[in-house]
Amino acid sequence: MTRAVALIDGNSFYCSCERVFDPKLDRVPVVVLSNNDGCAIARTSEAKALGIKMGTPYFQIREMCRSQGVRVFSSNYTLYGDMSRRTNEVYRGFAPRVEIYSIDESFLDLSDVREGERVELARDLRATVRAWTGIPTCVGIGPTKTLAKLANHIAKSVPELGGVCDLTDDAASAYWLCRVHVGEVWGIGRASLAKLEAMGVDSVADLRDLDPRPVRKAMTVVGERLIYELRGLPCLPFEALPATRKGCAVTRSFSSRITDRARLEEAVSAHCTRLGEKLRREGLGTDHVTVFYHTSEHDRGEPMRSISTTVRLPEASNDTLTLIKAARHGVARTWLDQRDPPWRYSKAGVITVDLVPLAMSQRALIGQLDRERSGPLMAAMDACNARFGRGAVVPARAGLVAKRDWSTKFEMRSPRYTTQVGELPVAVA
DNA sequence: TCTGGGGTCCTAGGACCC
DNA sequence: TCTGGGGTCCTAGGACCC
Repeated sequence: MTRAVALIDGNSFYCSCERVFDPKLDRVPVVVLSNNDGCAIARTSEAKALGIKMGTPYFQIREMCRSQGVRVFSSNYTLYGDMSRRTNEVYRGFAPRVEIYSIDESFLDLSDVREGERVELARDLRATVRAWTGIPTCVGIGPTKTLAKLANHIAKSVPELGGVCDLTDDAASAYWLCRVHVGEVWGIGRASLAKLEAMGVDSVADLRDLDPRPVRKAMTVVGERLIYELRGLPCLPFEALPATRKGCAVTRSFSSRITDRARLEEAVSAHCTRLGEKLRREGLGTDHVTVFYHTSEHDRGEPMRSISTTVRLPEASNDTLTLIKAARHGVARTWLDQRDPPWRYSKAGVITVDLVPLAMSQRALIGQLDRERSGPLMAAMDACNARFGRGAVVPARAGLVAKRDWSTKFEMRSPRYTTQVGELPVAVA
């Protein structure tokens, strides 16, 4: 039995999530914005047709959106995350192993499905996901992940295929790889594309047929693997079990510039609060916190100032109060008294790497008392926030996040239809 | 004039992804 | 006025060790 893997993803996923709960959005251009309503990160086909590109700053297209009737939304990650969970539940009914690759993409192991039945299964899967969650999808099938990704791209861009493309079929593979540009291959970015074009590569087939050795020289082992994957030799394993994360970061741009230390400390403390939540949810801890803050590269005429400092903790922890204390120390020891005109900081964040399962890192005795207090306190805080919504209980130093003038903008966010009782959609019968 | 060799660990930076 | 956030992997080069 040959290996076969499918990649299924939601079409314009964030936009589709908005459409599920508002039928008036059907056939209308829809755009979803990044944090702070900064730039466009999801567009329906109607919005793409208007020339709205991925990553376009919103202020550049605001007028056009208004005049063209584009419906614009702030990101609603609570909603999108829940819809993602629902689609994956459907996938699990169709394949013995599912690898969740991103919020809107999953690999399915179809190795046990007979060759002639894969496309039919994929069509059934699409129809079921659509019926049960409302999300439209496309499916690409291939002998390797790279070919499945490519098949998915083809399924999306060639409407006649009905949303499914199967590259485990040799004839289909031979046909399509000559007709797709190499820049569409998963893992080929700007830098690699320039190198490949210099080598005379144009189509995916050109890359597939290249001698792997010089490619390894130019593009490291990553480029070499790509060639084998395109030839149908799997180099990227199927990973049904989610790997434990290696790092964790919480970073945000401010909705307006910050010039005073108290505000910065407040923001950094709020980020630490979130960081602690993420670490505790996964039972991980860290023995250091890196704090950074910087001015904006878009503020022309102002000199750029960028600060980053790492504060060690006496032992690994995921206690919010410990993280806040460390991060504030990081600010304190790097803060420069304001000059005239003042530095206008645009973004700050807290970062940790080398996360450890907390049970493993507990060195006996030292800090034991603090830990005994911190565990129940953090657990109580997490429980309150789970019940009453994030931010219901926060350390005083993190400030009342939602009320701060620097906090993230979400001026056009839709209701969290599926996760907040108070925001359920209302049906009038 | 000649100036070991190999291994590990760490970090910074590049590249890419969604 | 207004330009996202959060990850992963790989390599080169330095420090250090025997």
